[in-house]
Amino acid sequence: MQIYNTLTRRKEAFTPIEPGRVRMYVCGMTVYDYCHLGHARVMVAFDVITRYLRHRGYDVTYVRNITDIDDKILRRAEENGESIGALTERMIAAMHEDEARLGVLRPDAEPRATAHIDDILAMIETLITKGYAYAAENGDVYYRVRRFEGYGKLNNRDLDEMRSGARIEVDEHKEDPLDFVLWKAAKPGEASWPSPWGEGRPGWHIECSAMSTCCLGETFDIHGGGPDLTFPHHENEIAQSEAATGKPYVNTWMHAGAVRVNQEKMSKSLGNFFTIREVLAHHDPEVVRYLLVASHYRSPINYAPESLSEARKSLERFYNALDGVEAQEGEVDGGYQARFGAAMDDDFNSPEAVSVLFELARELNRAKKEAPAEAPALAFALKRLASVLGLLQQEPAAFLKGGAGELPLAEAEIEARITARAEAKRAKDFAAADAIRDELAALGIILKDSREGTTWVLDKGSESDDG
RNA sequence: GGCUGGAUGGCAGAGUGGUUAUGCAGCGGACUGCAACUCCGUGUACGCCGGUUCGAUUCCGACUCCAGCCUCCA
Repeated sequence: MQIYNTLTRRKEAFTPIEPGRVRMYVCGMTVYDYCHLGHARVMVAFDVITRYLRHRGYDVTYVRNITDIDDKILRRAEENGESIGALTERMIAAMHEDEARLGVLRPDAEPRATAHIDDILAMIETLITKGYAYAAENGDVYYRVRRFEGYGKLNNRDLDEMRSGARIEVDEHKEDPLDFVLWKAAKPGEASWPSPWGEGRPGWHIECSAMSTCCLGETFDIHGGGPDLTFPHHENEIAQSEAATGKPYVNTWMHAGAVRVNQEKMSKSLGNFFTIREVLAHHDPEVVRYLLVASHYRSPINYAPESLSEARKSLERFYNALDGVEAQEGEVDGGYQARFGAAMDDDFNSPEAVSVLFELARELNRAKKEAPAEAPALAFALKRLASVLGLLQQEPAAFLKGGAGELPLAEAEIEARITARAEAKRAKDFAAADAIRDELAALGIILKDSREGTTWVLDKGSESDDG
């Protein structure tokens, strides 16, 4: 298996430290607001990665942290007039709800920064003892960036060039403008924890070093995150952890691609983001998940409402194939599983894996007509491989009928029209039959005739609301 | 300015030194009372300029453009 490593900027053969076991840490959310599509991308990407690694037989320990203390949280809680705890609990619950709807399995552990203050303090003390950090007289503790030899290795960055090029805020307490804060002195009234350097709170980067080490050990296999974390966050984590332990921090660094809107990165600061819940108010969660999985995790995706209706149509193809077949394990030729595995083995190439699924769906459609005996096994294989991507686990009819609620017509009423139409057809009154069909079609209800009778689906493919 | 990626058919999106990606849309045919679903067939796509090569979309170099990071952001 090969994985693209941001650290070396190429695909490398993946060998876990401990055979058969994968330890993975992913930077999670700062919980001061609802998750947006960018967060969804990271959640889904590492969910697929975890599922595939497990499918491949690895025992995976997946840790994703929660940042529940930082400046933005402080500010937002104050704006809302609620406590920090109330705000973060609310947002954590919302995040869990969002990811569950997207079919994202929960990580094995979700450590919170505020629950690891002791580990954080211990690591800062180690860094001070080893000369990699210093306490300033204002109560802040800073990391001495120039002291760490490998600084910049993840981003291929040269310290002196950064210095000349960067817009650096003046901070007279720092020895060097590049130094970053490990511990931040609290202003009066701010949430804080006691420390040898006075009341304060952890800097952003140190929590990940402390929690990953504490959950996964000093060196672990995979560290992931969003595309905007490579610098400075992950660079600083490396500096902190490797200075503190004297050991390599992480073997493989993985970063997801950005979600864009109009070719610009979707981000909080640009304000051009769609929250997950906004989008899910108008679209089946699986459609959103499909959109994310149908492109490679490292490629940028441009989010546009039209891409959702396209994703919906692609899924309809799968569910149409699965519809009316009782999946049952059995022999399947064609090497689908091998090709699916080969695609995923190559840096988790899910789009290629999806293309194998489409070929399997075509085979299934063919079998339904020409070799019905083979259909159950094909359907089973399709569902099983799709489950590795977290797709196609719904009842076909449920998906095709558009999910619960929001039907333009009561189900019983639809059935009554279908019966009326069948009678008209039997009487060869095709004009009347077609009138019923057209009437339903105008409501977005599409009829499908087959030898077994008539079924219906909801036409959502042409929907173009921008939720 | 420095550092990373990227540029593929109407759209989305993989991939490969010579041979079909895949999906959506289109076109022709089959099925159907007509449709929907489905099946079969169908499209001289690889930013630009050089180089290497028997042969490059695929490798190398220049160029153009796009995006990201260099400040909080997944």
